[in-house]
Amino acid sequence: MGTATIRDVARQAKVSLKTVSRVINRESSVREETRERVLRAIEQLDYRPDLSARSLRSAKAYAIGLVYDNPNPYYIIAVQQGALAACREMGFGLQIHPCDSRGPKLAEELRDLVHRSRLAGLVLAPPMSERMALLRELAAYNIPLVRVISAAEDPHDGFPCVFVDDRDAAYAITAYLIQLGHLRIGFLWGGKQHRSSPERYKGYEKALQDYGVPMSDELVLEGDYSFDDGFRGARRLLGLAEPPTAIFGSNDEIAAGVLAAARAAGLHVPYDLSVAGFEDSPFSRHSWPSLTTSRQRTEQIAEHAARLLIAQIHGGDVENEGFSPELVVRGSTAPPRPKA
Amino acid sequence: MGTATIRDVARQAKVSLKTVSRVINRESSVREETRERVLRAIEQLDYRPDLSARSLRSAKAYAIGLVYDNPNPYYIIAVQQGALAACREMGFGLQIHPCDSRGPKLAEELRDLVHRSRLAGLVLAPPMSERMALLRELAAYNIPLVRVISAAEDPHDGFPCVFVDDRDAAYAITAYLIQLGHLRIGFLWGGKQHRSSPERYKGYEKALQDYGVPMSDELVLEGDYSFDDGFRGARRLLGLAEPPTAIFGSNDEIAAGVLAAARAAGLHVPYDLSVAGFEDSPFSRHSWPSLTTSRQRTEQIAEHAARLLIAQIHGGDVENEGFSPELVVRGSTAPPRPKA
DNA sequence: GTCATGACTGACAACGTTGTCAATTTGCGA
DNA sequence: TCGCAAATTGACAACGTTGTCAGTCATGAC
Repeated sequence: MGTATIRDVARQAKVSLKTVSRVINRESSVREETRERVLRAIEQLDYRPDLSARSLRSAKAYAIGLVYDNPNPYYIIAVQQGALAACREMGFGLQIHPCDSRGPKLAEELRDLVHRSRLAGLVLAPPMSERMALLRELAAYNIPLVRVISAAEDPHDGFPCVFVDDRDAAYAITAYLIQLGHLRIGFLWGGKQHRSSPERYKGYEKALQDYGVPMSDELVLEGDYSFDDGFRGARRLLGLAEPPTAIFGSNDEIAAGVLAAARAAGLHVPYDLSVAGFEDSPFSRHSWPSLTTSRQRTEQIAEHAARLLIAQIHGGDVENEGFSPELVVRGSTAPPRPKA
Repeated sequence: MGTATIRDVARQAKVSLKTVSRVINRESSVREETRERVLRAIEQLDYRPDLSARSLRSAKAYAIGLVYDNPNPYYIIAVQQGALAACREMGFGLQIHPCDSRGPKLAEELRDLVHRSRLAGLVLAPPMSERMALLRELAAYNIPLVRVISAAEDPHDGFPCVFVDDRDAAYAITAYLIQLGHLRIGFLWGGKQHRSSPERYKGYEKALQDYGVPMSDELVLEGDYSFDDGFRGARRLLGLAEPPTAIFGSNDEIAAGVLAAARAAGLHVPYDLSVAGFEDSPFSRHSWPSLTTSRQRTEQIAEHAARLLIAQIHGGDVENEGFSPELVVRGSTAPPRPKA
């Protein structure tokens, strides 16, 4: 039993190897009757083409790589699911490759990966997707790639991408807080090495300007997309002489840290303090109160990126595409308590 | 440029293809001097063996599959990281395969996966790892596998495994709650289709018996390892005429739901209600208060499973091995408030 | 009836590697 | 120095697939 090969199919269908190959690859110029006979034989023998042999022989490869360095499991799982969906549909395999974005020889590492595993190309998640030097090196190695990046618009920098308008989304969240009546809104930065981080800050800044809300340096703190940074940052903000009435964390984990700090300080969210996150991870639904946040559609974005990559490999014309996050209002935000 | 092949190396080192192959595969009987010459050539040309060609030619494969159906991102990411660590060390690739554990043709699906991608074997996470029918089918297909399962001891059922003593760990948590002074301890089940679930219940039950704490059916509710089940279950338990003073959720997500329900009911954790989880996911550290739980060492378990699988493929003798979780005490548990 | 045309099919080589087996070299005792 | 086993090396086929190119077969125009 074991595993039928194309040879067995050919024998069973009484045709040549090549004809079977043609049927499998949907090439034209196979008579309908022959095609059916071959398909029947494939069915009977439960034949599946061997991906190794296939990619060895044809220049083409039948798997792509997914490269990331991101400590957020919710984000990664969503990206994997999306990429896998696209791969399954197109008959591709997916090779995951978590890595260190600061590794000195990342380009070589990725080239070896592509070469050894015969990958057709790479999907790069942030922050790898934002390091131009890396992108140029990979391009020099002729490795097809598609990036997921944070940008308000198509960057037109020659590298295909799926871009997410973090700035606009952060603007929406900030504007929403302002409309609730908040005038002192704290902002906790995400990681410096992620482009999404300054983008989100810019959205925050612009909303304050547009609505004429005074900016204040003491309300803005750096961090690194982590729970602990959210906790520490919130503690500092809440210790100010004039503390904020709302805090906008650059992602849900930071916001979770803010929630914890607020509780530790005996504050009641949302009445004493409004908290907003960013990402719509399951965490934002499961925290108490649940988090007002920005829905990213990570899974669709990743699926689209993988699809784009495969299309590019097939030689199709590739159009960059943008996704707009969407404001999700939950229980962690409310109008500020009127001053006693 | 592109990619050097073994042929280029052979030419450069002035030896035959086969000799290069021998050096790469660390076979004996290559003269030291020759070996060095070949290694130098490999270095100069930056040669990497092509995994497709390699696994096509040799019966052996150079990648393993990781099969799971688990909605918990923290768990999955930890499993992936562990398996990847083992794979990288042994020069293997890792193919991830999320799937539907209730799919009717799972065995065929996995066989196709193994065949098409030329996998050397599979690591099965729960609940797939616990379905004997599936295991037997895969064995009939001659697919090497290693399971991660919940069991107090080596099951000796013929399938290699890494087993985790959930029962003992649940016993430890329950005993700890009893020692704090709790006499009415609620228990929220995990998913029926996971073996870990009854195991955890048995640990809970045994501790109550050993300490002579009366059992009460109304304190035990079914669920499915989800936040929502924790929330609903806790609401029901707290609505009892004589509510529990502590609730043990079968995993951290359930416990998070309990925390939310307690807060919604105006209860102060841990003083009005103690809550314990299971798993030590990052969530248990980030919730407020942080969760008393049981540390699973998921990453090491997965790494060990992958290592076991690779050893098995290499024909080594394989010993099943057990891991004992460890009690982690955090802020969500305290002695019950004395009755007024 | 012949011939050109186009649709369809098949023989064979090749992808980059390892297994088999035979050839060559080396080392060592006599 | 010779002979023989052991160590080392190489030639060649094979893994399962697809690309190239040549061959066969109907079809329709003359």
